[in-house]
Parts: sequence; structure tokens; C-alpha cells
Amino acid sequence: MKTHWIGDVISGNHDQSEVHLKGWIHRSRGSKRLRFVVLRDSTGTVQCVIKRDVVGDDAFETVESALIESSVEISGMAIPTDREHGHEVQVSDIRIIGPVDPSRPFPITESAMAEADGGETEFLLDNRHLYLRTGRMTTMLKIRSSVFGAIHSYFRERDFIEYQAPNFVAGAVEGGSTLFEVPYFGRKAFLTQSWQLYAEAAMPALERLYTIAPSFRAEKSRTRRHLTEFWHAEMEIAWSGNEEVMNHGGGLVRHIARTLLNERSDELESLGRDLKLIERYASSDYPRMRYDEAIERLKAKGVQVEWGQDLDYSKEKILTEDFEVPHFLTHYPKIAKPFYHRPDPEDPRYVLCHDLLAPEGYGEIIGGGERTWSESEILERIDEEGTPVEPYEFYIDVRRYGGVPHGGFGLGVDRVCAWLAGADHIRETIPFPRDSRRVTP
RNA sequence: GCCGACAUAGCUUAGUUGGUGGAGCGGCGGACUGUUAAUCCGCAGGUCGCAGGUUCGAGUCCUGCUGUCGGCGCCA
Repeated sequence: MKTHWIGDVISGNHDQSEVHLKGWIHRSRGSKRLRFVVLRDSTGTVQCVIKRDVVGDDAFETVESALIESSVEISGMAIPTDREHGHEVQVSDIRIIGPVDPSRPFPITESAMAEADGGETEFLLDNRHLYLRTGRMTTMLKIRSSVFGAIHSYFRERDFIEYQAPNFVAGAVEGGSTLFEVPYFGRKAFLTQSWQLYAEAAMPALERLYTIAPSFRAEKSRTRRHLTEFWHAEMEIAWSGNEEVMNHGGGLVRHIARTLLNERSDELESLGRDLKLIERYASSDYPRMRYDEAIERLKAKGVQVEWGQDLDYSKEKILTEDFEVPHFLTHYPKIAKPFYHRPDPEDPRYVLCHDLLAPEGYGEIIGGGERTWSESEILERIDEEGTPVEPYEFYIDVRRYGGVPHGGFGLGVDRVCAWLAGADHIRETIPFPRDSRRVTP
């Protein structure tokens, strides 16, 4: 057990009192009589001053030979100092707990980090398990934790029920090409792409539900926005339409930004993020634009685009240039979206859907909308698309027994982390990223 | 699936028109200091991704393969 934390020492909470620290050697330098060990734990780093005539020859020489990332236990006096750290520890006793073998020194060196600079080299990806303990990654993981916490608190404060769907599934949500197929006792199963269809099944029971769960997409995407395994925050709400769902989407994203300002402003600044920007994301309304207007804007900018096309990333990016905050795109043409989107009763060429596009080129972070909720409409839509009915019988049953208006959205948690942290790549936000070319370590 | 780059020590890299591969960091040995990515001196460490080819001679030129990175499409 630990009794003292470095974060408290550097905050001055322990000045002039005895502390017992446990952590890892971040840096070490010194001479025959005096040694400075920069000690790291999960809460920060602090300089520890070790004098030969205080700790004795044996302890001093042990520390002298201890390599970076050796784990140690230190006793000493925390003191304020006018040197650059503000606070340091005058060590009275030090013990190596887990040494590092000099024939295999810690491989993540300054030079390995220097070129990476946010991007990630093959070497750092291969040594991800060790890269996790570096400053930048630790900071990202703390921000990530707060994002997850914010999602839970947003929904729970509004009486949503957390609900879990299976990860092995038999059918697709989107087109089948992006499913991971897995052998399943002589049959085929797939890894889920979305919680949505199973959430709709529980909608008449729970009415307001959400989850944070992994989703899997076998896309050979090679972009800074894609993972094959990503964390998907999804919600489903009964008796609600596109508007209400969209209100929750904007509300959730603002709440995440606000939570980061409250809990992780130091971490955001250490990544070079401008807090004014996050404040703007936390307090602004997000504008809404219909698909048709987006097409007109694109045409006015001289972009080649035709009505009915889905908007790809290059076009989204041009649209987001006009906004300093996330914005919604709504009412896509029916032909560009799958059957579960409900056609707009006021103009059935469109569906009641929305995407939320993050600014700064981070792309789509939410996709959602109102579901096709009556039996006759869903059968008609499935037929129109030529989709086989059989795998969706359970989904259609939801409409056969007391269908009600409902909708929901899915939010890409890793993308939100990347955007708010200002990461160069979505990989930076997840401990062990999975993409089409990497499943290790 | 498509397009474009790259591959030299544990890491980051230099390597000229083809002529026996250098450095910084890290490690080891030593010196020295309330040091700040400490500094200084020395040592070890390389099948130049793999396989062919051209050449008297290939890290360098050519072909193929493998791996990685970046971009597009698809999407969260």
C-alpha cells in the first residue's frame, strides 16, 4: 500500500514532513557524493536528493547503478525549494524494489520519443506496453478516463439505464462487408458493429438506455480517424424523434468538454491544448444544417457534388471550415442511408437523421437519428433495399408489438478523445490500438 | 481495394557521381558537479529488411518479396 503520492508532494501538501514514496526512476544524475533521482508515480514526478553521507555507502551505490524505470521505495523529508521544481525530497533511506538489467535497459529513450512528437513510430507501437508509462501517453489515458466518466454521468444524471448487448452477433447493422467473421462452433458469427439493434429490442422495456462498448469494423481504413476496434457510446430513447436525440448528442458532447475543463485542464495544457477552445466547445450551441444546404454550400465553393451522394470526409472537411464548433448535418437523402432511418413524413425523399461533425478536421463524431418504427414502414424500407428479412425478424418484432417513435445515436469515444486532446492520430488516445495491420502487442 | 513514401547499431539518424559504414542518445568503465535531456574522457555495439541481378567492386543502381508509415474510399 502507498501512504504518500508524488502529486501531493509537488503540491506542497507534505512540506516539512516525512514522506514514504513508491515509484519508478524517471531520470538519475549525480556524482560520487550526491545523486538526484527524478521519481515518477501515477500522480507526477519529483526530484529526490540522495547524499552519500546520509544514506550510507551501500544504499548510495545501489542507487548509482539503478537504471531508468527501476522501481524504488524512498523515505525522506519533503521540502519547498526555490529551485525549478518547487518541491523536492531529502532522502534518508532508499531501496530498489524491481531492478532493471543493464544488458536490457529501458528501450523508450529520449531519442525514441523525440521524433515521435505525437505521431507514433513503428518502434513505439511495437513497444506500446512500455510506451504507456511515458508522460504523453499517461496524460492521454487520464483524459480518456474523464471522457468515459463524463459519458456515464451525463446519461445517469438523466435516468438512462446502462444496458449491454452481445458482442457475438449473427447479422449486420451496416453493409456486411465490414464485419469481422469468427468461427462459432461450426457456424459463422460476427463481431458486433453496433449495439443499436439490440438496444431497440430493449427500448420498450427501459425507454431510456445507453452503453459504452467496443464496436468492430473490418475496414482496411488507413486514416488518423479509424480503428478496427473502437469504443462506441450509444443511446436509445423511446417517445422521441430526431430533434430530441440531437439535443442529447449536443448536450453530451458539451458535457464531456466541460468535464475535461473541470478535471483535466492541466493535462490538456500539457498537451498544448488551448483551454479557450475547449471552453467554446463546452458552452456553445452546435449549429444544424440540412443536407440540401450543405450541397448548396459545397457547390458555391466549386466542389463537384451531386444530390444523393453521401458526403465523404473531404467534403465534410470543407464544410467544417465554416464552423468554430461542432455542427450537425441532418436530413440526408433516403438513398444514402440504411433502412433503419425513418423517412421524413414531410418529404419521404429524406430521412430523419443527423451526423455531428467535429471542427479542426476531426470528422464525424456522432451518427444518429429517428428509427423507422412502424411495422409497415420497416417492411417497406427493407423491401426497397432488397435486404433479406429473415435476420431482422427480431428487429421487426419490436414494431409488431407496440411500436413507438424512438431514436438514438452512436458516438465515437476515441474520436472525441482525439479531438478534445488535440491528438494527431486516434491511436494516441487508446492504450493498445487495433487497425488493419496491427493486433500486437 | 486504390495511391504514395520509407527500411543503416537497442533508439534517432548521416552516408556525396558505386570504392573497407560515421555521429548523438542509451549501456559499460572513469572524472567531476545542488544537478536540471547535467557535463567531460574512454570502451563495446552493424549480415546496411529479405532474395536475386548489374559491376572488378553495391548501404548506394535494377527487379521481386516482406514489413511499416502516410493519404483516399468506407465510417464512430
